[in-house]
Amino acid sequence: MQQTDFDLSGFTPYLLNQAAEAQSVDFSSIYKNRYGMLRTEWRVLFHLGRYGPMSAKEISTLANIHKTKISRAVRALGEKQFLARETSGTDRRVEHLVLRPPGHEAFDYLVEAAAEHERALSRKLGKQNVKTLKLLLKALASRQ
Amino acid sequence: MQQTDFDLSGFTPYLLNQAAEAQSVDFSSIYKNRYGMLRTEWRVLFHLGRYGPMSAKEISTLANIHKTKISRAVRALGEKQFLARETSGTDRRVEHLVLRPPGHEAFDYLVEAAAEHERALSRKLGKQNVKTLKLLLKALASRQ
DNA sequence: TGCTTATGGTTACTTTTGTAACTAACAAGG
DNA sequence: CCTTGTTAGTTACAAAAGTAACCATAAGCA
Repeated sequence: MQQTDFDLSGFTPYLLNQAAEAQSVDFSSIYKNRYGMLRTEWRVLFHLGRYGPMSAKEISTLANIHKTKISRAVRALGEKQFLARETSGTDRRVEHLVLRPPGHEAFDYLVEAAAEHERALSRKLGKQNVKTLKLLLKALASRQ
Repeated sequence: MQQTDFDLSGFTPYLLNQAAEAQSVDFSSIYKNRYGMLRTEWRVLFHLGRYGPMSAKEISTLANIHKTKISRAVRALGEKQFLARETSGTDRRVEHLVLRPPGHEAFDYLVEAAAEHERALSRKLGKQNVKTLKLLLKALASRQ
């Protein structure tokens, strides 16, 4: 690749961003419009729905999200009555986060929407291509 | 894909974000640390270096970036002495943005860094895989 | 010309994110 | 117990991004 020929539209970080943004518009509009949720809120909700009650710290570690972002997302989800916070009996610094019925409903709805999103993607690119794409993305995400 | 089996780590928007973020850390740290630039500033600088002088509106259209983001990036680049603004002779609303020597230097340095970034990526994934990846990302970015 | 509408660009305001400092609780060693 | 060091979580402040309203100029047209 010659310097003078370098084209931003073929630059991987740029392409990744464009693709991520385009995909995000599709999906994030769902949890934004329907539940007024932010991305971190969706991710926190997802972890609680998928893996059951856990602490903010556990989500932070599992999902690799900074604790301040988790803290804000948890508060927001609490205000929406999507989860309850129960102080741990063994360590009073820790709060166990538990989904409440509205949280479960939102989780179910969003997981189905996500699955549909994946099916649409498969129809668009083909099953094999999606598989390849995911493999490559995982390789990129794991920083060596 | 069954709902109860749905795994966020295999969800395409999530994977895209993780990959984009990981790649971004690699490259954005260069223009951030070396020049104190933001992503939009780098993109504006790139367009001026690659395609020559043009107006904010032209960059906005070409790069698909909102005009307020362009406006802020242009001001920042001006403060860094990376570009000059010349009011158009034919339309006094328009300013032609022209790179100044420090801007050219930064452009050259960053384009070379970007090229090296791409080479490293090729070594990591293999040339063919990078090609495939880009094709798929472009398909995703073009919203149908 | 005079009126309306559109365009390039900036500014003001709000929302979101990043960073660092902070509180409260625990843990380990003396 | 007391000191020192950690850890879970929150808060405060600063940086950044999104949105909408706002100038100034230009363009279209009666």
